[in-house]
Amino acid sequence: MWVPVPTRDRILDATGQLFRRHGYTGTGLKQVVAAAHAPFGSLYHHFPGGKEQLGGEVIRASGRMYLELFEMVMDASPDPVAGIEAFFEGAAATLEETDYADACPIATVALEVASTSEALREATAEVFDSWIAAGTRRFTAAGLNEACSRQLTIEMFTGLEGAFILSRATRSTEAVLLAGARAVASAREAGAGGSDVR
Amino acid sequence: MWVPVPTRDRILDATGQLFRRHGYTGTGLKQVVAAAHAPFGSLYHHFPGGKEQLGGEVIRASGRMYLELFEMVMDASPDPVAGIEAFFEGAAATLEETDYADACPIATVALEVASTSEALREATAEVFDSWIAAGTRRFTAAGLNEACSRQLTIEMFTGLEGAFILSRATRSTEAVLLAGARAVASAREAGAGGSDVR
DNA sequence: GCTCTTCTAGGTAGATCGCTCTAGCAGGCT
DNA sequence: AGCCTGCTAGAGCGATCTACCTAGAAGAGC
Repeated sequence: MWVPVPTRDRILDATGQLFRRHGYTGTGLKQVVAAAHAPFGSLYHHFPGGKEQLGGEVIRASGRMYLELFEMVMDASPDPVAGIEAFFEGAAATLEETDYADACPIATVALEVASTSEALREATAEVFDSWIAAGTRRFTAAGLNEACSRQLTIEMFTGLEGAFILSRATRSTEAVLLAGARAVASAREAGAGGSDVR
Repeated sequence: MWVPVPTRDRILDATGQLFRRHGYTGTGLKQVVAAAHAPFGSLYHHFPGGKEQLGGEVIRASGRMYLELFEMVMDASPDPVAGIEAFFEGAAATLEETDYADACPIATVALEVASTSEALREATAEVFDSWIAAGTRRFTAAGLNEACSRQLTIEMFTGLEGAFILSRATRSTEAVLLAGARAVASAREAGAGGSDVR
């Protein structure tokens, strides 16, 4: 049986998928409506601002979904260090399963629009800020001070994003796993881990 | 007085500049010949393989140039740790000077082509491998063992690449500076630094 | 039943895409 | 000179891009 997903949501989902693989400029609106099984007119009905509005909403929606994934993995782990470990391992597994296609949902777009569209650049900045805020919250809750938590979070996400680039290019999870080990070691050193010394 | 730079080199340079800011799909060939002050016919004379051949050569040329920059900075520093510090500081300075446009010369393209063009993906992989090999060489020369050197190098470049994404999106050098501090600390800890303890 | 709003449906415009084509120019060779 | 090669020069091809347009279907409220 078929559940009727609203056209607007189908467009958002399809665009998100296409953005990961082909980026912003590489994704055509024809391609979007084809993937979403939606008529072309509906696109401009739901997103009168055109491609830029669609892009902005997709960036924020994808960012929110990835944030929820992060929170879920962290919630399911006994302590922040174990959570980070699981998060990186999950990322590596996803990379392999999707033939190195699904990594960060907004990284490609973020680099593309950073110097071409101020509105979209702001959307990506907001997403990254929300991730950093969420990570910082986790570490402060584990007893670290604000500055240290923020620093640790930024190091973690920069490591992850950079590792995604190298891993997708070289088709190897080595970089992601190393970045994960690095983040785990830094977090444990800072005192965010369980009391056991490995 | 005008120095006659060969058309082929002008095209390569102009394409490299455009790739940094607009990415692969975002850069049109008309735009390239306009920026290079070259006629359209010359482009297909020098690059009969079209956009993909041009892209491949630009990726490799840009990667080689960035590698040379890395070697230069490292050569100018008393030890690898100081070199890393200078490299990250230089990257942060360049970001600010270019209004957060010039970061990694191939990162945007690497993410764009990772799942769309096998030939170009291989070119980006070769570039990253060359950087990793160069960094590994530096650390082994400083006395570290092979595995440790490679790990340190990958952590450094993943940190740099990821920090570039966050920094360009948020228009702040915070991520790059943090990633630099992280790389410096890791290298010093591993024993690649000068003998002084900061 | 009737109207009004919301959404679907797709045709069409105008610009731009990557690419191919032919013509012409400059300089070294025999 | 005559020829040949390497390169410049740009018009123009079919395809695709984003964006806009009008027409009709679906459903709520009166």
